[in-house]
Amino acid sequence: MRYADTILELIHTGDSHYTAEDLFRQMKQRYPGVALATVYNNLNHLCEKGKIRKVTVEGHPDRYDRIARHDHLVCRQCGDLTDIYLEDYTEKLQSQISEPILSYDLQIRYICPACRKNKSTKT
Amino acid sequence: MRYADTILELIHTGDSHYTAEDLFRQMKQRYPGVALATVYNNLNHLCEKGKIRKVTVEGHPDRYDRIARHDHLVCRQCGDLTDIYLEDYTEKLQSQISEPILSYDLQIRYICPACRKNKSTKT
DNA sequence: ATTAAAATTAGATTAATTCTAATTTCTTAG
DNA sequence: CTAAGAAATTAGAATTAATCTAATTTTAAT
Repeated sequence: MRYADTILELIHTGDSHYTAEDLFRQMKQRYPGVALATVYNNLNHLCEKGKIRKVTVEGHPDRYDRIARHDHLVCRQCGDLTDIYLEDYTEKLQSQISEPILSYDLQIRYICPACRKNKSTKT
Repeated sequence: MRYADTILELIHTGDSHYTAEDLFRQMKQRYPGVALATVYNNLNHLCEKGKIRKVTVEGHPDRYDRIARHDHLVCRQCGDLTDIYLEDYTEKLQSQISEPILSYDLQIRYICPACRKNKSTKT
């Protein structure tokens, strides 16, 4: 996995929430020969190893995020993702659920400031 | 929207969480001429009107669900969805967020009983 | 230096969904 | 009732994201 570290670094240092395509574009600047499939391979690998996580939002390609616990504000208009740091509800949830919880994914829907201004629909 | 009511009914009376394909199959039994595109059209229409909601889980086709507030247990192995009725956190979340919240989507990852038994991966 | 294993590449393939254009059905005014 | 326009449906093409495949390259180990 020649590129895994660079990809990991991009996800951690960037303003995050990149798609595979985004990362591919960034990778090509440093490694012009790199293939999209390789980016996907590396991303899947990193996910499996628990080094990053995939964020799936309805109607949008998957984005990749650092693992540190946090939640997301998702714009209903444009799909934009913003990090939000809420308390960890794991315990509270676990106490209400008999099966053991692995983790949870909390997406809070809102209209982002940009879309609120535009009042039009970007995409 | 000749079929909207039937589709709505299927989503409400079934054991829920059907994909567009699932619903298409069910619809064809009653209306053999119906087209998949029509099912999608109706589903999108119903979503826009807020009569149903779409549930997106990583690596799986979208499923359609009734609107009544509830959360989901999602099996990490097989992607199976189970309803879970937790308290409504909207207020609690809103108090921590300056922007107005529209709604939220809480997916709790776990291993479903079936997968726990099998210890193998279905898909 | 040889071999095997792992990673990468390019391109084909798949799967889900949307789009398009033609057709059908529905609605309403006359 | 019937013509005209609007809305919904159909069939199939198109799109998009992601995976898969097979060949090639790189890496690591002996």
